[in-house]
Amino acid sequence: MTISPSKAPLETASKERLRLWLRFLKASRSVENSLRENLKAEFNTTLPRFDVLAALSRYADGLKMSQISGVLKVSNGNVTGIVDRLAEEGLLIRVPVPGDRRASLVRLTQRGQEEFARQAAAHEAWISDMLSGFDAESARALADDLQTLETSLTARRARDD
Amino acid sequence: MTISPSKAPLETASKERLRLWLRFLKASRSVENSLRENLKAEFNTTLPRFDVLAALSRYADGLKMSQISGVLKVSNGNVTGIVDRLAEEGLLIRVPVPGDRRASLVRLTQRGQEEFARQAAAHEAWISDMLSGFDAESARALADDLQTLETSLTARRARDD
DNA sequence: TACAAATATTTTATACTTGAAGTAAATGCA
DNA sequence: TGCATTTACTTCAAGTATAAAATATTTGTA
Repeated sequence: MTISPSKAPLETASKERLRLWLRFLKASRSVENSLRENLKAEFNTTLPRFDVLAALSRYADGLKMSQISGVLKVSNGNVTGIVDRLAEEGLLIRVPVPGDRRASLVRLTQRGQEEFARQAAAHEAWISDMLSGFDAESARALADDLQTLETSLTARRARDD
Repeated sequence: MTISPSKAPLETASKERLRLWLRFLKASRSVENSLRENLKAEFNTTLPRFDVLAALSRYADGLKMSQISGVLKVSNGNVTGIVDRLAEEGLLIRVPVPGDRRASLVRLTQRGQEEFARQAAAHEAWISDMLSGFDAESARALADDLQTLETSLTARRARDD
């Protein structure tokens, strides 16, 4: 006889992968829903807005609209509305790009930087709390597994183009 | 000297968990975007519609509206519109619940069952292809890790209620 | 039996999302 | 230079998402 797994027997690879994806989705939704609630309650904002601020916070020189949608992997038209609203509130500004009147750079304002700093600190604490079942080492290990997944996905994309 | 990790040194648990979440989100979005595209191209449908059919397919007796939103972890009002559209297309029906005129059971029609069977088969194949970087065993292992996450989240929820 | 509270769902307002169409500007090349 | 193509962005239509208010019905209990 061969070595058998601890609990249920392994299904086909296809079934195990499907199960993995369903678990994945469930966990992802749980965390996202929780973040959404917290952002609403503590900062009266939303996840998409937070994501845009987060992207901009990594680029002091600003990002063009298409770069924002590229980084966040959301559609172009989507970003317009979110940036519009954040601009109205004074958290960011659109700066004309010299030499290209089609484009503009989106940059955090001082207020935007300060507001995002507060949100980011809270965000990290929430995540750490939610993922408290993982110590530093196992978090790293799982993150590495997910890197494998990313690599697999990227390879597949390249193949299909 | 102590044993050091293969690549970068471990950050604080908080940072490692944040990194894990960001990887998680990225992978999740990649897979979701790919599924969305495929569902549109092959079946002219969307992920939310697929999810509703999938939930119903596991309950031959049907589910109440609130049970669907419970299973899918989406809001109540959301399900109304999706079910409306699927009903118009004849993929499901609302059946009155005898003895409770507020509620209705939503059930797949024959056509709905057949249509979902085709979609589910394709869906499993897409997932299996996307996650081909994992063999049955490592898929199972990662799924088990995610179970840990679920448990951690559930415990946290219980604590905060 | 009355009737307050709870339950099931829909409706509403607002925001997010995509893909496609539209507008304006920049680029490539005959 | 002239003009088709590409690029950057916005607008639009339809669908998805939430939370909160509204509606209808059932349940608990005095």
